[in-house]
Amino acid sequence: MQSRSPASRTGRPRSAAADAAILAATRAALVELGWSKLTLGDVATRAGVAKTTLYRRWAGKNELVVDAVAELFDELELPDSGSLAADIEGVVLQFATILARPEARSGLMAVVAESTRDDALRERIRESIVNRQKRLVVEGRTRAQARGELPPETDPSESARTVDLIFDVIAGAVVHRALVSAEPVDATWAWSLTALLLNGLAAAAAV
Amino acid sequence: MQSRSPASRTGRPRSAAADAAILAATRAALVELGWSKLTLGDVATRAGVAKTTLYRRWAGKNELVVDAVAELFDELELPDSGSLAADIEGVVLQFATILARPEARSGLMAVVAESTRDDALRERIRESIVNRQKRLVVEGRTRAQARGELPPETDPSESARTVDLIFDVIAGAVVHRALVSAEPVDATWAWSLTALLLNGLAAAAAV
Amino acid sequence: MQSRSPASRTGRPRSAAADAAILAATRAALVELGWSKLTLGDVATRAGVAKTTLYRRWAGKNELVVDAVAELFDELELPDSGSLAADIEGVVLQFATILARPEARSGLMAVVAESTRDDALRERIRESIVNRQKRLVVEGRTRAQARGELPPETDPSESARTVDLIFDVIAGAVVHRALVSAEPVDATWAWSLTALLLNGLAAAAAV
Amino acid sequence: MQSRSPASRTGRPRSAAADAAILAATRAALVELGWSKLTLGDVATRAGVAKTTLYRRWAGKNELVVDAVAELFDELELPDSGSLAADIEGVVLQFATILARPEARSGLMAVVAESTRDDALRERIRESIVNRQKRLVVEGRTRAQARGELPPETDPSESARTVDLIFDVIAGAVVHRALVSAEPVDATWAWSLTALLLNGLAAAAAV
DNA sequence: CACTAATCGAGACGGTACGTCGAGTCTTTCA
DNA sequence: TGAAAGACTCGACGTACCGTCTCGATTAGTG
Repeated sequence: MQSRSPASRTGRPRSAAADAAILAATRAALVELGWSKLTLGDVATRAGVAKTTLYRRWAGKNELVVDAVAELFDELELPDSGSLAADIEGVVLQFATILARPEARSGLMAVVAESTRDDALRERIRESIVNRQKRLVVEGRTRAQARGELPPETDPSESARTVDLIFDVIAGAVVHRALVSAEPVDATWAWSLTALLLNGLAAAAAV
Repeated sequence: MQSRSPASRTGRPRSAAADAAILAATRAALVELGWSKLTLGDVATRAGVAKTTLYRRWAGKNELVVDAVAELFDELELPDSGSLAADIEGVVLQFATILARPEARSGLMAVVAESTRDDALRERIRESIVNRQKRLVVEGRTRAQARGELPPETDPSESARTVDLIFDVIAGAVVHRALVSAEPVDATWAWSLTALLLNGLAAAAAV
Repeated sequence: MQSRSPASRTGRPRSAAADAAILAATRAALVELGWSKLTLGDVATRAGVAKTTLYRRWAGKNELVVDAVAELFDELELPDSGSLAADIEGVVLQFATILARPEARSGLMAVVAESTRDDALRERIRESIVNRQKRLVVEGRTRAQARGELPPETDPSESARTVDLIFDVIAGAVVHRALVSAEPVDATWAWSLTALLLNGLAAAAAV
Repeated sequence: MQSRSPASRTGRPRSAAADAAILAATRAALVELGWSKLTLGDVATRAGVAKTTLYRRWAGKNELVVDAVAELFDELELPDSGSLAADIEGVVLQFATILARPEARSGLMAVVAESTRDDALRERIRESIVNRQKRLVVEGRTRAQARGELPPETDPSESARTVDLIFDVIAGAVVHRALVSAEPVDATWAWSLTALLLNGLAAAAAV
């Protein structure tokens, strides 16, 4: 989020409502216009706020959109459907549902694109989005271990590498399927991906 | 590429050199400036060409960059290293090498981002990039079948679905690892991904 | 008019029809668009001629329009209505009629405006328009002298100065009235101007 | 001048200095480049102002130049030299002096030329230039009447017609002489014109 | 009759300016 | 002193014409 000067006791305090209004307006504008046609002046107008106010709180378009988009992915939840396979399948479909929303598609890819040249932005994305959602993989594995579907981990660094791999494969495959290949992420495809993953992991564990 | 009125016998013909100069200038500008700061006026200047010439041939920034980026991926080749595992690993590392180049990173993600709101652009990407590189997966499987590493396919539609799945998983995972997670795509990681894939496929085939 | 390289005996001769078509198209375009929105490309299209053909014959917009406008004023004629007063009045009204046509208004003023910075153009206007119409004043005086309304001239240089003065006053006043003051040049006004002139000349002659 | 939304209390007020700088820059550019090569971008640069600021205040080239040129003619003054003849001669020579300046020649004729197709512009010229300078004729007659050189007027509408006629004749003749005939407006010529006018008026009054 | 050289149409070329738009900053007045 | 309003500078946009150029295809005269 944005920071503010620490010790400003005096003066008119910043409107708390403004922040929410601006982020909501940003998402609404993303839906209607997409990233490239979204203008900060327009966001300010929609939010009933002066452009100055907006610039006082965010450094620019990228930062604003990261914040507006990040919380979209917070609604992802591990369904706990009783089996690891069903858990994965559920998350995949949830993720696809979110990516079906135009503000999520446009916003996510736009900030990722910008981050290819802006390290600070990339770090912001890692914090706000990537690492935040990695919890799903960790939690899924924990549950599967509790159910006895997966063996308990032994090597912690090997374990972290596996989490990263799984996350990149799931998130990458879903995004690529949905946005680049432009094919539907439906139950059939989700099941295929799940099967591939589980079989791959099981075989690896068997080694 | 851009198309032109089909049978225009008369008039001064378009300069063939201009096309190449423009695409090269586009890639150079992408390296230096990145997508968002790249201007068509600047590209025209670098190419030693008038802005009008550029607009006569491409509809806009997106179309131009797709064409400029697409051929970057044409240098991908299946190494034929004797085993399916080595083939996959080789392609993954080649892909990562290309994505390490700034013009490829910025350009690819930028056009994908724009394509989330522009169906024509998405189709152009599918034609120029996605489907063109899917050949690698098909060829890899053919070779593996020839070697006996994979069984011959029986159901052709099932076969096409598998190609798509593999492609989305490999391309998606590499892109996500490189650009979103921002972790290195090195030999270790490539081997892990390859192992996951091969084990998954083998187990699926065993069913 | 335009000139051509003197000794070109061989080769395809220039189309005579093209010249007329171009001048007519120029006048038509002046009516519809006015000077500033008239483009040579459009004139060429209207004339069914390539831009190259047009540029081969005229140096630019100004030269073309001078030629196109000049002949509009050739239809001015001294009515010979039996008295000097009626002659003047007739010419004034004829002049006003021509100036009521949009191509004459726009074209004449546009080239005059351009000529304020282009001596060659000013000279061309003098030759093609101003001096050509000065004949009307000379002829009117000759007739009036024949009728005994004006005394025969004695000093030829004084005589030339008077012709110039009369011409500037008549042409200037009519143009100013019609185009700058934007008031109608009707019979009443024409009579007032004529009276002013004749009285002024008579009193001067009486000295 | 340009107008603005009437009661806008809030917001940053328009810079008063910018107006003057823009008009001065316009006149300077007219001197150097003339009407047709004058570009609004260049004017903005000279004035140290952004192009948008210029467009916010004037609708286009024509409107801007009318305003810039109009005040050039405000320096015209009736000399009050003791006789009507000397007054007229003085004004004629003053007018010629102004028309000798390139920005006045180019600017005046250019806007008049444009006004032949643009009624709003013509009206603007009438207000800003024509009617404003007609005061000179009115004042000259008033003084002459006070001196007894001219009889007091009886019919007011007849009187207005005479003012218009005199104005068209003087202004038209001077402009025509200076810009179309391209002959010098010197004392000799000024005296001839004055004599013609005064004799004509005197004879008319004698009727 | 073929040759030849300048013409013709068409339209792409390198330029220049257009008028608009958005970014981000600055300067007011109001609360 | 924060917030709204809106003018400010800056720079890119995509378009329109400019005047030039390169084409292939016509035309006369000339040889």
